[in-house]
Formats: sequence, C-alpha cells, structure tokens
Amino acid sequence: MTVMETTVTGTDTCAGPPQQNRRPDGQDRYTISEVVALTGLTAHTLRWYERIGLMPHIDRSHTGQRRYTNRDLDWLDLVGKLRLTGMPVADMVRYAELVREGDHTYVERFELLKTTREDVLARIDELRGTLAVLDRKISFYADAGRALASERSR
Amino acid sequence: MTVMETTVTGTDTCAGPPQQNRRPDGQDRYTISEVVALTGLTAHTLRWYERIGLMPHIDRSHTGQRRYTNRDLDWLDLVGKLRLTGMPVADMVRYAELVREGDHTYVERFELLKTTREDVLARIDELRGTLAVLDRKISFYADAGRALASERSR
DNA sequence: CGCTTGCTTGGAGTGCACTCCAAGGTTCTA
DNA sequence: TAGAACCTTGGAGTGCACTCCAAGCAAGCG
Repeated sequence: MTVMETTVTGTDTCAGPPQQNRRPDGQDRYTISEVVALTGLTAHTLRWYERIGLMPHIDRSHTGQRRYTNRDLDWLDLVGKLRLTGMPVADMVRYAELVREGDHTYVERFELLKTTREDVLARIDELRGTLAVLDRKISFYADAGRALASERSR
Repeated sequence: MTVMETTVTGTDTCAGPPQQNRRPDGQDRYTISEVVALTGLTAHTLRWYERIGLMPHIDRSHTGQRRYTNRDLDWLDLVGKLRLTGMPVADMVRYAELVREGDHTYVERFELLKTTREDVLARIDELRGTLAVLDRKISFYADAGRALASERSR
C-alpha cells in the first residue's frame, strides 16, 4: 500500500472545520432542495454543475432522484471557496477531472492550487491599490463637504 | 463663489500620482490608438464606454475623429480602478451621470464611494478566507508529496 | 384518492462586458 | 499621388455563468 492510496485517493477533502446542519455519515442522503438550503446554490446550478462535470455523478434514489452525501457537500464547500477566488468554472472542472483521474495527478493538482493561491494574493494586492485611490477620493469629498458646511453656517 | 464650484465641479479628478507618457496640457489631443497604448483598453471598448455614457462626449477633430485629452485619461484611470474593484459597469455609468449632473450630487457620489470601499474590504476578507482553505490544502498536498518521496527512496 | 409540492430532462434564454464586422472615409509616409 | 495604416458607424456576435422552461413523473399528507 502506498502513501497516496491512504492519503490522496478519493475524497480530496482534508476536511476543514466541521459543518453544521448535517446528518451523520450513513444517514447522509440529502435531496436537492436540502442541498439548496445548505449551500445557497440553486437547484438549477447544482444540476448544471453535475452536467458539466464539476460534480461527480450523484447517487440516485430508486426512482432516479438525486441523493447527495456528506462527501458531496464537502466537495461543494471546496467548489464554493474556489469560486470565491474568482477561478473560472472551466478550471474547477479541470481540477475535478484530476481528482477523478486518481493519484497520479496529484502534482498537477498541487500546482493548480499554488497558482490559484498566487492569483488570490495578486488580487488582494490589486484591491489594496483600489482602496488607496478610493480613500483619496473619499477624503477629498469629505473635505469638500466640511468646507461647504462651514460656508453655509457663515 | 462657493466651495463646490472651485473644488468639485467639472473634473472630479483630485489627481493621483502624475501620469507617464502624457503630453503637456494644451497639446493633449490623443488619437484613439494612442489612448489604447496608454490605457491597455481596446478601441472597441473605448467607443463602447462612450456609447453607454461611461465617458463624456469626446472632443473630435474637424473630420470627426476622436481626440482625447489628459482629463479624459484621468477619468479612464479612475474607471480602471473602479473596474478593478469589481464595480458593475452600470454603477460606474451612474457615477459618471452624477458627475455630469453637477455639484448637487456630491453627497450621493460620496455615499457611492464609501459603499464601494466597504465592498472592497469585504471582498479582501473573503479572499483571505479562501487563502486559508487553499493553504490548508496546499500543505496537505505538500505532506503527501514528501511522504511519497520518502516511500520511493526506501 | 386527490392535491400540492418537489424532482426530472434537454434545450433555450438571460445579463454582463465586451468584441467584432462591413463598408467606407482619413491620415501619414515614400 | 499611391498605398498602407488608421478611423468612423450601427448592429451583430461571443463567452461566461448561470437561469429558466415545458412536460411529465415522484413524494407526502388528510
């Protein structure tokens, strides 16, 4: 047995803080509307994620309705975070493919995450730059406002 | 003469750091391709900005070609910063309208800038949150990689 | 059982921010 | 003065990330 089999295979979760409102593993078969409530995504979006390969194939009830597991919710949490970074959906799909392809893709996943991290840092810097401009203009308007007020009170 | 007339009317620039590659005021009549070179925007986008009211009407040569001024470049710099904040174009158009409408809109402009500032701060926080998740996953992959390497060397 | 609410599908539609096109006039350099 | 490069317009097209639709089956309740 290799290290990869025990540590990287399958889940790719390396779970974060424990999630609220979940059922214990074993009874974790959520309907799509429960997942809507838990994630804030729409049912449309959940089905669309599945169609484009951003989700694994979701388990189905005997009549064909989707039943999501805790693992699916973990994956959606990660996708949510990646989406917040501004990562394009196509890149997230690529990451999902790498996970599905198995252990031999772990270097590529690692690189993808590091690149994303750099992008986030760059974006934060960019935003700090805009903040400087914004603050300059805001204090300009504040000064103008104060001057106007003293003008009025004369 | 009111304070507003001298400080807020017209330019709305409250200039930032001096810009490179510009001609002195008075000889500032740039063609669209010069503005493309200076701003990194495309000519299409510059014309589109004008059409939707994000730019004031640009001065024209006697044959109808656009001639941009230093003031137009200042405005484009501000628009670029606002765009970097993620502000929707429609909101930037709204801001441009307020500037055109004159001094009595200055409170609304002030509020808009402060709201934008709050949005930027929130976005930075959000990105910091994603950074935490990213760092956790990255160190997970790094550990898996190191473990695999020592496995191989045995 | 009937009723309401929920879930299914493929495909079409939406909103945003550009991006490009055709057909023709303008400006510059040799 | 010829040719290349640049500029003009309205309107159509693009790519992204959803978002919605119609028509029909499924689930839960009195």
